[in-house]
Amino acid sequence: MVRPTMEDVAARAGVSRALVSLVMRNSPKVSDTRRAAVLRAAEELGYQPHVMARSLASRTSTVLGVMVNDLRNAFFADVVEGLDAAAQAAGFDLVLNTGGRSPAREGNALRSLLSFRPAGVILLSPVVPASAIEAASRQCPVVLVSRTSRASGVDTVNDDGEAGSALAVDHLAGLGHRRIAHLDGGGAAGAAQRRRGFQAAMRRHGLEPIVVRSEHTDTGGEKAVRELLATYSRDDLPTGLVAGNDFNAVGAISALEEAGLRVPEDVSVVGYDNTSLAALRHLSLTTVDQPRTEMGRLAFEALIERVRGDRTEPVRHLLHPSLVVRSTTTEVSLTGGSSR
Amino acid sequence: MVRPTMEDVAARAGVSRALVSLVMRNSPKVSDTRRAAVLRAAEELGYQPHVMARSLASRTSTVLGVMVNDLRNAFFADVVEGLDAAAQAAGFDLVLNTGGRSPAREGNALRSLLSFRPAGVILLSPVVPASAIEAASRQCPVVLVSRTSRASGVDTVNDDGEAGSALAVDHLAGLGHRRIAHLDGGGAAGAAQRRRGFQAAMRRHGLEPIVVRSEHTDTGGEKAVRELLATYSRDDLPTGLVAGNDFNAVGAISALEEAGLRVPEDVSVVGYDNTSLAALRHLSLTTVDQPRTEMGRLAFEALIERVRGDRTEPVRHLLHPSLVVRSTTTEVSLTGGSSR
DNA sequence: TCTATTGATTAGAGCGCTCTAATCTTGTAG
DNA sequence: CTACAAGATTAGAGCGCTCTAATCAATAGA
Repeated sequence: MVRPTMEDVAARAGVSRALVSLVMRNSPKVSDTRRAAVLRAAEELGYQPHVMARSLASRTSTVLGVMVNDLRNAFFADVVEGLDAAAQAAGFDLVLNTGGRSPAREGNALRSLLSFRPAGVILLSPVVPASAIEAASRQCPVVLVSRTSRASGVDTVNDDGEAGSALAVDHLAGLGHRRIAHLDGGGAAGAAQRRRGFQAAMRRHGLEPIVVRSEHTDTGGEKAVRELLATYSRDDLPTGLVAGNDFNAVGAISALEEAGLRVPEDVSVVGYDNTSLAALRHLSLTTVDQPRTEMGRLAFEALIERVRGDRTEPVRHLLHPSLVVRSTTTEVSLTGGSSR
Repeated sequence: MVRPTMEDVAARAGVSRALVSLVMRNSPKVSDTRRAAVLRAAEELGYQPHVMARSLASRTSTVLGVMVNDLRNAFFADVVEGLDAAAQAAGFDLVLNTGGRSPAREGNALRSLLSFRPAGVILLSPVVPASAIEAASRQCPVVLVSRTSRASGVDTVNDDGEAGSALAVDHLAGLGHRRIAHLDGGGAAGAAQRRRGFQAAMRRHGLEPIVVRSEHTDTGGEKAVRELLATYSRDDLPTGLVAGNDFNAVGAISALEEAGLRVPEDVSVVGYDNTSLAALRHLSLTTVDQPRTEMGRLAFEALIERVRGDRTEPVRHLLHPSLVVRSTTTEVSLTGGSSR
């Protein structure tokens, strides 16, 4: 378990430790002969530079701290994948943490990341107070994903939830729907934006926005639809539904079918997030897709720009979602009492 | 961005660096007066020990290298969550990597992890050659999740895929099913075990195992069912299906319903993995659940035992799955031509 | 009063590397 | 043949910490 050091390589190659160091950082100012000798010695010993020692000596870090709100959430997993790909390509390593969705635990997790003296820190939808984020940004560049900030040392990468809802509304309105309801995600991350986007888009189309309070779960979707069914007569029932997310949409569809309504013939449903669920042929859910991997990449790039000192102004990425049209939306039917 | 060092704290508290070091590691041999003074100084300066410097000086590491085959896979995300929880509780940090499902990239990722001189390395379903794993195990303890190994320096944590399939078969057989088919996952990780377990369990029940080649996707499930429908007459059609995984099961259900068969009245279907999909009320899929978070915890424990030197013998954890009975399985119907 | 003894504190070397400045080689021009 | 640049190599300090061994202070025992 004891690994060779630079000194060992130097001895075996018959050169100084400093020369080995130069070779390892592939400096151009090393003769080909020596370089080959050092490389051979390193190979034979199975030598690999010690990242931590290197980091300490050079006063630079190749570590990026990443705190994830919840890895189980496919959204974050995708962002981390994007992050990882970009980081690996640039020679950075990720130290990853979970905050357990509690501010206290996130505080510990963040502290833990900072104790690595990372080149920067990326927080995915953190729930820690803004003050903690600002404090962190005084130690190293910070990038927030799925959370906003006004701090000048903090960059942000968000998906445009308002635009996403608008996309859904535009799609349904374009199909002739006039009565469209939104199943609101309540306090879930991003839900407020989606609601605002829905309302604005509806007004833009000259339509009255209907908002039903729900949550980002399938049972929430069921309940919300039952509420709609109880509130509206069959003829007045919304013909289009913009769900808070895909799970919510699935629940809504269940409740609709249970009530004898067909999707999309009677009611069109749009989800949000484009999870693996939505792609299932069984469901084939029309949904809003955010460029998740891209968000990870952008978060990395923003960080690197700060690390390299290329930029000191904060950057606020707002990524445009796109609509994935599948089989749960269709033109409003004339028999369904659409235009009255 | 320049952070205080131990020296700064020592100066401010009017003590030596060594004393600060003792306080930071909360050694008992420090007087209460000094301890308080040091702690106050540290607090005021916002001092936090530098993990890398500490690691270098103490010749110990609190870093665990984790290589994930694919974070998008909820299975691995869950394992990592379990790992993270255990690691955080014990004061370890995770350096996380993705291998991109390619041996070459995994090799790089692994090398990258090892360059941290981690306390140990945990590989989730790696595809690198066994030789690479053994080489790694010569540098630090290695734990494999969802992959086996014969190397003595390597511990493994696996779910018992054979037992899982057996659970599904037992369940269906107990409900009176005699004709049961397995939709095989082909070359997917763990698929071979699930198939073997299915076959063995069927024979144990005195039943003839039917295996249809498929894959772990919903379209795969659809195709497999269509194949079954083409092969068997309505009366001879299997009444029970053990799918390769949940996605596969969903596809199978789609195809069955498309063919006018009801689930579970005409055909019972069991999934595998207990993904969020299966829990959806809309689907309510009976499925096999592995203790994923637990697997992460066990992987951590195995590693720590080696790190502490408590154990040198390899350990092979084989975790027992459990069956989650929901609504896609029921007693075989008499009208369906079950017993002829 | 002097010496153990115990507990608290500190000096200083060293972890494995990088980096600056100094030194050693060449090759070339005068 | 000397001088000097330019390139190649190395010595040595230092990154922020830990750890051993030494020092210091205070108390107790003789």
